[in-house]
Amino acid sequence: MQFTIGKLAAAGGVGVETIRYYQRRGLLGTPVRSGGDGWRGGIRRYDDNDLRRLKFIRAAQAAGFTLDEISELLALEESDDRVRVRFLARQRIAALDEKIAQMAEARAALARLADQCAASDKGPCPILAAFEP
Amino acid sequence: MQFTIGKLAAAGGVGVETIRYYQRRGLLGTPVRSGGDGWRGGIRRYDDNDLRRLKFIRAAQAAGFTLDEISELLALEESDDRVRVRFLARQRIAALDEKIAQMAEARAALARLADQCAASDKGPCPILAAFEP
DNA sequence: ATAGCATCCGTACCATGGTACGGAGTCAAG
DNA sequence: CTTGACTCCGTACCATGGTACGGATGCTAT
Repeated sequence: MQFTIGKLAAAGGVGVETIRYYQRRGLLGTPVRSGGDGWRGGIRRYDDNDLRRLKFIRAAQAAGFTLDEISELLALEESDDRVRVRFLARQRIAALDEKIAQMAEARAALARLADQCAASDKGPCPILAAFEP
Repeated sequence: MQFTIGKLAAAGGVGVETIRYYQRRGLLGTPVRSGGDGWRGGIRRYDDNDLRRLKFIRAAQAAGFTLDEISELLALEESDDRVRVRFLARQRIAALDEKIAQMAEARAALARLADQCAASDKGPCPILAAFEP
């Protein structure tokens, strides 16, 4: 499958400018161009591999990696540095576990709040108290 | 208990500038001042209530609320709009549930990656593949 | 072949959540 | 009463992750 920048953006659920931005950041390599007869580079042509890469970027982002870290991961893809890869992965898993626990706690606090707040129908809710240990 | 801005910051685990910033943002009200004999406001004096508030801000932030939303929550603390509070709480619980699920998924993907990466010892790890559905 | 949408580029701007600066005033301990 | 740490203020800057602009050109469907 072939994509122009617009199609790729749509397929990846991002904006066109985001693709250009990722290219500037080195997350997506400079793609094959077509058309620009000597003009200014010509039109970017992408394929499924680029889409794969783009989707990976979004997924990794959702996992809490920064764009810099994702850059590194992508670079590592072509290297043999398994140790580094494992280190990054485990580091992120730990961070993720912590964050998840934190969010679960927050969720409980919010549930408490909604609960106590539902009890009666007049007066303020104990918002600050809901988040207290 | 009484605090200067520095003590409050330390007690809340933030920087001094952060406190000033929160005040500018309206998250912390303008505190009682002492000392500045007509000068420029004088030195901020905080108490346990302010600390409570500060800790709430950090907790709410960990729950994924933006500072603007936290502003609203704090305003609501003094109001009677239980409906609005419940709405915000439930909305945030839903968002939190989704985010937690997402992170759990990401965690699984990373665990897979670390795993496969540990299995053999030659060649690159399937980094891109790790996040594939 | 021509309308009309997509793409090109650099540069500027945006929102969020802070962090730094630096000179002047304040406070507590010795 | 001096010294050194702390605080005051406005304003500027930072990092992250994009988003917007706008004039020129490319591509495509009628």
